[in-house]
Amino acid sequence: MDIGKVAKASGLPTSTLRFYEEKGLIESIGRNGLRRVFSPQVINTLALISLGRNVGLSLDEIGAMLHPKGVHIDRPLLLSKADELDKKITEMTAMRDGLRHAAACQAPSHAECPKFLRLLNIAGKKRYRPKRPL
Amino acid sequence: MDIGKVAKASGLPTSTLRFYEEKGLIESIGRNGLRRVFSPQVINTLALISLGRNVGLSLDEIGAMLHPKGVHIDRPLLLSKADELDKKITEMTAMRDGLRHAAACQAPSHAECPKFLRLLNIAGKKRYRPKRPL
DNA sequence: CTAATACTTCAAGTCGACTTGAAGTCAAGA
DNA sequence: TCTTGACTTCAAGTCGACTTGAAGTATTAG
Repeated sequence: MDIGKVAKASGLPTSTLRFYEEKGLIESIGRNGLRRVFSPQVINTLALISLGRNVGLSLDEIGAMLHPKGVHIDRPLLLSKADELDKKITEMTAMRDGLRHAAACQAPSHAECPKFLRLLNIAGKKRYRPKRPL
Repeated sequence: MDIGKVAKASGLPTSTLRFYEEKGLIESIGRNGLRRVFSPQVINTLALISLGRNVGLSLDEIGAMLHPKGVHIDRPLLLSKADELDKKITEMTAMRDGLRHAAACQAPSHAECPKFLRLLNIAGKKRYRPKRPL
């Protein structure tokens, strides 16, 4: 496939595809004259990259997962990323519930609605105590 | 509280706090000479902002939730953000499971492991059919 | 064969989210 | 009172992730 087909199939602009290739995230399998030739397989990789971006991974992080350094996959890295995602999922769930509450809530400002703050686990974490002059 | 206290309490550098103030995400309640004075309440707002950033919202989006335009909270906006989060949560969950599988999997490349791709819902979405010359 | 169109490279530009640096002010503790 | 360290402003710099533009080339439809 040439780059235009890949662009259509993936929904990404050709500029992005060249950029990803330059970054080493994808590879072309050769050239037809000047033109890059890609394997259809690249579509999967691109879907994977988009998904990764969408869940908040950087291109470098995605790159590290795509082609591990050395012979073996860096399993601890994958597992720690999975754990990070777990944390984010928890936060997102809280945020989602908070937003749904806020949409139904009468408080003037979300940052002042105790239920909202409690949903987000923000309320009363640390109290500020002004230093009283002796 | 002065900006240094807020920085300590929130874990954010003072430069970020000034930046957020300039963007209208937080407010100081006055000045002591030149120095900004913040209400302890700002800590909640900052926690909210950090949470929002962490789940992938832009500062502008967070700002829109923090102080709705007009008199009323933009409930449809909140609900649509909540829906977006739901989608991301689904993707993240898939990605997390995918990563955990990949860490245990023997395939040479994740992008070639059918189970991984299936977990991420990537596999076989569209097949590329090279145009055969007539 | 020819012309259009899709590709090529490379440098520079953009955008969001901050950070850094220079130069100056000021509140507070010794 | 004096000094010092925490603050101030404002402009410019940085970083990741792309996008845009200019200038050129080559595949392919007609």
